[in-house]
Amino acid sequence: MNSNRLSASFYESQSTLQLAQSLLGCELVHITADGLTSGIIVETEAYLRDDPASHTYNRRTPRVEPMYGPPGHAYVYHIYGMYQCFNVVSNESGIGEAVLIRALQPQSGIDLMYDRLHLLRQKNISKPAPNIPINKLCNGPGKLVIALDISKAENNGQSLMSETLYIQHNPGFVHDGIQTDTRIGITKAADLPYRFYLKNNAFVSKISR
DNA sequence: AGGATGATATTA
DNA sequence: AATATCATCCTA
Repeated sequence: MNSNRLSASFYESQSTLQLAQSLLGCELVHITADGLTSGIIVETEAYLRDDPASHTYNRRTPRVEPMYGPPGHAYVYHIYGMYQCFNVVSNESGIGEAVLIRALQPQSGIDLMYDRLHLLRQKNISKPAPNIPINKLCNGPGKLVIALDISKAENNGQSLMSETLYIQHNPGFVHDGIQTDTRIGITKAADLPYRFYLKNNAFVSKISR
């Protein structure tokens, strides 16, 4: 059943920039006590060791230690006080690089994803939760983490070859190819073409041009 | 365009 | 100890 799961060699055998592209079309799966949720990865960004926008640029602090660990593991970090982002650690141990997962096309456990996002919104605002179109369910790194119930507390540093959090090939998923673009939400090295997403895919967080 | 919100890094 | 900086999301 899990013969499609990405193996250690998949994560080890390619550069971060390559991995950021080859993860597109693969399916990220998280199994919790509530059930299984998953989505096709449709948008990624690469963060490299000599990259001013990377958390590892000229530093090796406790927060980013997972990025220096072995590839095929999770790096989850807090951002803007209220959100978290999920990364796939890449390159070999001792080299701090990773791929940020920016958007998913929901696949399994969609009702559960809606429950999680609605729950969070109702806690933050007093108004009734607005209807969320499915293409806006996981169209951003903070949102997909909520939808799949990934957290720094539970998943930071966790192996992606584990039983509950992994990425698998989805041979049935076809797409129109890969678009390269600049990364989103950064000020340093903003011109580097390290963002990748599936062409004509409605689940991408932001399209340009 | 601006606000929510707090962990993390940097500076001192 | 104090300050600056966010790999975001939402409402308007």
